[in-house]
Amino acid sequence: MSSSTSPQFAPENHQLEFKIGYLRNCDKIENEAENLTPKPSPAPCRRIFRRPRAGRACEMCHSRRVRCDAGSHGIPCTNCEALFLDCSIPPRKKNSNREGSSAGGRRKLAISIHRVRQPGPSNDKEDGGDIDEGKDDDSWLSQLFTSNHDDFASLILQADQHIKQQPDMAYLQKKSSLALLMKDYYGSAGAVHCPLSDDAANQHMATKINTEEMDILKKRGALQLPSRDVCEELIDAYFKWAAPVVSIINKSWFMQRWHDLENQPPLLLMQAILLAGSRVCTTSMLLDANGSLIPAATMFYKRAKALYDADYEEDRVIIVQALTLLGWYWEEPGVVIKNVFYWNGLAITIAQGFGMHRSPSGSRLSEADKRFGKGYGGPYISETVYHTTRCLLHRAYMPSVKSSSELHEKLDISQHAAFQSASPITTIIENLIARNELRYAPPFLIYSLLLGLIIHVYELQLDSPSTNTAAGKRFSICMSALEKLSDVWLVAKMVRGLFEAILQAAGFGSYTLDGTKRFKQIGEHKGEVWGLLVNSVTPSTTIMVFPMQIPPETHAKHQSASFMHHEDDFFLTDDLWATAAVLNPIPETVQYQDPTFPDNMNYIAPDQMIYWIQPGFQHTIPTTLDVADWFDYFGIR
DNA sequence: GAACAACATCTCCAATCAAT
DNA sequence: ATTGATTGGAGATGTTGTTC
Repeated sequence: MSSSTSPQFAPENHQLEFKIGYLRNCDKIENEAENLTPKPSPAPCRRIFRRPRAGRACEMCHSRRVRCDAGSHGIPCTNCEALFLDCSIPPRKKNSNREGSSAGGRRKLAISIHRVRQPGPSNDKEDGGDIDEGKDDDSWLSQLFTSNHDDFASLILQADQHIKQQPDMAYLQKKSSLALLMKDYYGSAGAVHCPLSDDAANQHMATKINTEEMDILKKRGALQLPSRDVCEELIDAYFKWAAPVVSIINKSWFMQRWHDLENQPPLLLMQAILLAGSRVCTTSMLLDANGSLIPAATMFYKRAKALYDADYEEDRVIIVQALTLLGWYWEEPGVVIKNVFYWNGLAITIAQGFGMHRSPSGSRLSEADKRFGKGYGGPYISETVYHTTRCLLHRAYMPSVKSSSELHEKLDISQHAAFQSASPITTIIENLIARNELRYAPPFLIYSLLLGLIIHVYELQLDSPSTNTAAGKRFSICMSALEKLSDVWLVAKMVRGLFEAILQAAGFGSYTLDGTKRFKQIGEHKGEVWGLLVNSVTPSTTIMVFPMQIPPETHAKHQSASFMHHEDDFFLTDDLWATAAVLNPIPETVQYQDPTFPDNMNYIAPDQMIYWIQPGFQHTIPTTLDVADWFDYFGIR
């Protein structure tokens, strides 16, 4: 209405609200007009259009006195969402003082706070009686501050005794008001975590597991474990190969529980460890008919996931540990979202919610939990992760391969940080191959390989034939690693297939995997690139890599590629790096879906999709491992 | 118990101020 | 001049006590 219609108001259906408000007010005016004689001066017109107010405003909107859409939009409201604020709706106060003046509660609150800040005799008219009358509103604040400090301290200390008896704790932000109070009365230690009362701890009935869910878990085999011999082998393999990379479980604690038959380790953690162990062990007991360990890993993954989904485990530390290990599964075709990044992200979120990312020095967590928190800070801190991250960050600012050679010379691409990091990644891979330890590497390594290969292809495209020998060698090493990993990780096989196709189409079709390089420069690429791909990449193969949207022109290219049976085939995901392989069982299928429920889903037709294009940022890494996108990315056309 | 009045509590409009 | 934050206060809504 006026220019002060502030951006803080943005409910999605405010126009509707506006109309309703307008109609309501019109009715009101009409009724008044019918019942009363016309008044010479109607109400100010601005009030006519006042919208109906929301049921409740959140704390922040209330304090800022701005419109809140928590009721229609949900928590967080639009304002809090925009400002990254904690959004919560305070409980409604009861009418406490019906004898008070019409000045209202706000005035009383001001008085109350004034008294808190300036204790002592007051000349206020409401002196005395008001404080006693205010039973549950502002007076609690006054009482809190005016009561005996020793009593309050003893309350806090009693709470602390409670902590030691039961493990339910809440994480407090270091600078939160409650943490400051805890600090004041307890000292420096203990300001980070505080206990939940029995009541609070027992109120999670919604997540309590019931017999029905237990039956489901039983049917899924989630409560079963292999023989102790097999378990022992997998546990040994886990602590030998996986634990050094993801040091999140105290081995002595775990082994003590493992040998204590009366008090076995938590089941969720057991299944997760068996999953991780099955990826890095070589036992013949879990091999399937084809000599693969993947089915066994799938079984442990599904069991652990079922336990997690059913809220079987209540200990958050155990949950975080198990979720981190669930990332050791990265296989199942069709499962696009729940990959290593999903599970690790979930674990990090829960860990942060519990304050594990903070210094544990001020915590009253047990020493073991503190150690865990400390360990969790650096599960993937290794050289590979550093270079992978560096590679990823700097690659985004590299010009397109198709850019002019002048631009490349000007920017001195060869000295680019992404190039400098791709080399060490490959060296690490080479060492792992030499030590025959590649198969024990975490799945993250596949992502490292992907990034390394991207840069190596870049090098091959840019460098002169004399210098691309080294790049070719590095490429061969990465491809060799992918080939070795293909036996363990299906996704490695998919990535390898993709880069083989890219290499062929780019004109670097002949190479060996022994690192001795025999690249044959075919020269300028000519002919139909797509034709090269028919035999090398399954047309119905798509692998998710990034959440970026596909520009329309890329999509158009999809449609022009006549051989592509899956020309409409693309996916969007909210996941950061969704990467699981998607194998379309039938080439004509529009999109992957569970064949058990073929008619269960409706997908938006590609031509109805809305694209969000970021101008000037056309050379983003492709969303999928779809060869067409990647050819475009590398400028192979 | 229903209807009503009184008033406590609340939302949020819009004027004002401060920063850019 | 524009934009965003702050805040006085109008008016809507909820709660409680009273009357019938």
